[in-house]
Amino acid sequence: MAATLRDVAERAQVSVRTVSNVVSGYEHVSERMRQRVNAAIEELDYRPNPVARTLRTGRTGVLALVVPEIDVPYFAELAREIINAAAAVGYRVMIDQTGHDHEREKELLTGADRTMLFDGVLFSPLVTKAELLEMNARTSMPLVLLGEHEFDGRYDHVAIDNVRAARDAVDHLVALGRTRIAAIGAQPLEDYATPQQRTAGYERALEAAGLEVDSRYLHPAAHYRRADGYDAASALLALPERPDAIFCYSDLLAMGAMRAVFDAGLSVPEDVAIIGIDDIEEGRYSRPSLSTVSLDTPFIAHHAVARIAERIADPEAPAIEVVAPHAVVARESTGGGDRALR
Amino acid sequence: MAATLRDVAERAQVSVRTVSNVVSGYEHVSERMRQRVNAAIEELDYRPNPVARTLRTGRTGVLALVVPEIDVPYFAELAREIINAAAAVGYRVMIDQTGHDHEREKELLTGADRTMLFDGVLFSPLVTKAELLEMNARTSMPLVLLGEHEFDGRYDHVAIDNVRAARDAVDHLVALGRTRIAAIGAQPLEDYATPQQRTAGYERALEAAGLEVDSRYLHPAAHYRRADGYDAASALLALPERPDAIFCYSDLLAMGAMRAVFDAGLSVPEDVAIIGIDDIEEGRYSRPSLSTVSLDTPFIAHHAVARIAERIADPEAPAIEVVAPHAVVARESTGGGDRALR
DNA sequence: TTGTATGCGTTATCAC
DNA sequence: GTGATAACGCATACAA
Repeated sequence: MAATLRDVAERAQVSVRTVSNVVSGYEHVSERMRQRVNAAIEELDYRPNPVARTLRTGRTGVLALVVPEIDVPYFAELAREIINAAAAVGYRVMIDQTGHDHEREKELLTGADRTMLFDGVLFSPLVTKAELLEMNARTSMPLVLLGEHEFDGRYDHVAIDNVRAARDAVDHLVALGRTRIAAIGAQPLEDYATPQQRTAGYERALEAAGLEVDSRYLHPAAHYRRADGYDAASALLALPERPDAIFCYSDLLAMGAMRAVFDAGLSVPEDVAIIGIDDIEEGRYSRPSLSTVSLDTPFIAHHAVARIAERIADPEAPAIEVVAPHAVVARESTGGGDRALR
Repeated sequence: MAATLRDVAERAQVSVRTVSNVVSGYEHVSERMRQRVNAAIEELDYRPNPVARTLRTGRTGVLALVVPEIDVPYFAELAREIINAAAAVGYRVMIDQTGHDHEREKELLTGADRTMLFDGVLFSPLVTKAELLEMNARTSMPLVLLGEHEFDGRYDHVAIDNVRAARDAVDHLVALGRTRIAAIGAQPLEDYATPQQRTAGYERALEAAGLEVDSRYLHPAAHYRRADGYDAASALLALPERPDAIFCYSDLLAMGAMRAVFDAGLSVPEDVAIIGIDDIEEGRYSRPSLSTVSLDTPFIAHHAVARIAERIADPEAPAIEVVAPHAVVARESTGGGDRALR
């Protein structure tokens, strides 16, 4: 049986109060007491029970990271960084997958899920704005949004400037001399902020270049996985006027799109230049290597954790928006000189 | 403030005992009581506090999944399936990364980590056998091993037959007529079971084919990431007698190896055939698509969760070994006729 | 500085 | 079948 505070107290001939003080690093403890207590702790191999501590303090030391699917490389890379950043400040991370399920997202946010065993949630949402507002009203769970950027100061969030990132990506294609530039990743529902913003950036770039916005070139994608990119690109290539460049709203879409181009007997970047967003490692080793917009995931993770920690400490503090830097990385898929590993 | 059992009890004019019975689905409760209690629960929007429940019952409903790095695609895909399989039986999953750090692994297993807030751990280890035995002696934490397969009935584990899988992969290369077959992924430390077994399978396949085992063709890899595969393959290609095939101990190594072959001005599979192990989605879309040994990850996840659930229920039950099926999938990287998406 | 006593919200043990 | 109450292990208000 595991030793408790009382066992240690008995063993050290002191009160539980003193043991508790030592364990939690309370300052005003005499050196003799501390020694005696530590000895007893050592002998009994005592470890504080975190559950009891939580029941008492109301804090679990656990954060929830909510993503659609953990095996999407960008989310996996984000999770990696977030777990590390959280560990650095004493938090553990529980990962929840929503699987693109709105109901599941709602459950998680309202606590309808009935297992509120975390102090705060880092949420990479698909959900609509209206729903989110409504949900937050019902619960006081500290919340930081990732990858969304249009909540008018109501929530903490960490994200890149999506409009600008999309615009930069398309500008890059324009600079290559491409004129029939398609996009993959638009979403039908207008409340999805991220795709909306990327579409806006895409359109602005075209307009600035004096290119016409052709709705047939704006192809939706239900999810952002390889298969979606493959199907979308296949459809685009079958158009009477085939595009000579494709901007994909995620690197994973781009990987699928590249494969579709090859399977159509065409080549990248000669026939079709391709650029994505995310800068997942896969794109640095693919053939051709994938041009993309790099996101500085460690920055995002660091600030996400810092935000949630402050939000937990002070629920009333004003919301903060953190804009993460991004940068176009030109690789082979747009004819860039950069080799895979540079 | 959140409502508690007592609040509900007062509201419904019954004892907390009765409310508890209703909440936990106890059978012997009269219909009238149940209705009254449920009404009160509804009105107060009561939700059981999982922390208090845990303190009382000693069960958290949380499993730990310990992997080296969550952004390695195979682990991400495994995590996805395990989270889903665990959710299906009422468990949540906390992910811990060891980052190839032995000390961290030990902490996690001994609970030196001081946060024993899970009921059991699913462990994908790097650690040596001896250490593992020692650690298990100090703690009674239910444990199921993933991907290891040489612990002589002492632990539950779920894994493929590594020797056989490696042998099958190399047999496939042999059947192609390749004679200078290299391998990437051997580990210097002899206690790492998985690489040891894969090397054994590799050597057996060569011997069976009457090919000599050349130690220069057996290339180590510190980790199993793309960069390691890239470096190892580059070294192999610089050999006086360049290999005409490479068996990689993971798909990720293979992705790096393929890129190295291209950067050396050679082609896959014409100059060098390549096969991996894992069957990650990335390999189905790469160019060429990657031949591999497929692992049935959902099977592994399902059985891993089933094992840990039984182990938690009965710590004394005899350990069970589950051997997951595997199958060679021939794709383009070994000249297979299979297209990417088949 | 240290000891004593209470309560966090639940489940389980006893009675009835 | 239901009610009163102790206990899970810890942190802290209050006393000393």
